[in-house]
Amino acid sequence: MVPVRSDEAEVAMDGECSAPAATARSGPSRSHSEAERKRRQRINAHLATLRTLLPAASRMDKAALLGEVVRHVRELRGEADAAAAGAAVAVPGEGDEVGVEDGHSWRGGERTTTRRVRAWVCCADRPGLMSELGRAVRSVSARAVRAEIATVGGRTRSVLELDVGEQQAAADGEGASSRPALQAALRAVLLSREELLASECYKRQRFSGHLTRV
Amino acid sequence: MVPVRSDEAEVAMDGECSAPAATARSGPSRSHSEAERKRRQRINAHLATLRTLLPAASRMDKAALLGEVVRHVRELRGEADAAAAGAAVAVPGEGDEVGVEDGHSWRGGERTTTRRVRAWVCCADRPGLMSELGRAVRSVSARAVRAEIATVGGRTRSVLELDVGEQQAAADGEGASSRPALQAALRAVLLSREELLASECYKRQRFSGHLTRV
DNA sequence: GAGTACACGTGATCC
DNA sequence: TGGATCACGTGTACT
Repeated sequence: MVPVRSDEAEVAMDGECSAPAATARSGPSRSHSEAERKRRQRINAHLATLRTLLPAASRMDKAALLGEVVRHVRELRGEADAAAAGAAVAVPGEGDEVGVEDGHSWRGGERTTTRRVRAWVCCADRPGLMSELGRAVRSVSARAVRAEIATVGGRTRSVLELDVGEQQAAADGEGASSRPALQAALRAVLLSREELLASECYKRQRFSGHLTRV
Repeated sequence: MVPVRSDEAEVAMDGECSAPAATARSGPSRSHSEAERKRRQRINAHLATLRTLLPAASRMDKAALLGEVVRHVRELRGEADAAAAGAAVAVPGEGDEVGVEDGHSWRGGERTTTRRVRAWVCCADRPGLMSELGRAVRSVSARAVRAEIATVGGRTRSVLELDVGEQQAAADGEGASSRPALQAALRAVLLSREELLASECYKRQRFSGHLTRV
């Protein structure tokens, strides 16, 4: 199956020695083999480059590699877009809440293994909240790819972009996933001392400006 | 064993030359054409998908498309790394500061047009800061691709990932750029009312936890 | 042998 | 006419 990448950059000395079988048949202009070979090796060079760029794409057949590339481009592009969207709604709201949402399964179907999960927590700001969130994330063995935190008027909203493991993403189809566990962990963080320091100092004006187009 | 490529000695047996013995009719198992065709159309499907994904990649030949894909993957991958690094240092510090830093030119050379600029502002939190930052960014006609804001203990740190225009990125080589203008604009935001509301309420404990690994 | 995967040469087609 | 790009079928190698 896997071609183990043995042949590459073989320009080959094209000698005149052997009669090319076609004899006087000069029809297929004898250098379009070469032109085509050159073209192929340009394409394959780029393919090889992509192989080095993608983390786990070595030892994949050509089509799968391209599939992985598509996935990555969508994912990274999605991150950028999601970041913009996330920044737009990152303003902390009045009520406490936690949420977990599967990575957007790309409408064009084709790959639905979404390792990315977006989670958010909105609550009163307090010392130690960061560490608690970090612990919660680690408790479900996820990795924080990005964290966006907005704290204003004593209310804070954290939007976490998480990367659950490969096996976790593959284990469940579409629904389920480790969402409940994650949500529970985050809710625990929120409830741990919800009322404790709703101190007077944190009761401040909140400003109207959205974060859109910052 | 040895892959013995480029042995063009036997291109001979092709076409109608020899009368095909009766059995030869399905020599190359007739479904192999079909299998290969299927493979090709898998690859090309992914290629087409990439074409739709990339902004200006339509009407490009296959090799050039892949080149563009390589470029984009490098670019986006760099963004992701920068995002992680940014999150790690996003904790607001004691002193006010502004900074601007060119997008990292990817070590693997090949493309050095860096439209991406990273800017950060660290100062006391205050209402309206967001809007002022937004105005500053727009004043140098840049676009905020992502914004990460951490506010703790009344101190806030905003890290902005900016996209200066194409022409601006191309206009200057490596240094210069529109950095001074951007830096000046941000500094103006910082100085506008630096002392105004260092109100008693914002003098709170700061917690030690870094954002790393959140 | 069945299956898959690759490089190759070639005919078609469009500047 | 020639250069460039594509899809196709086929030979070959590895599992």
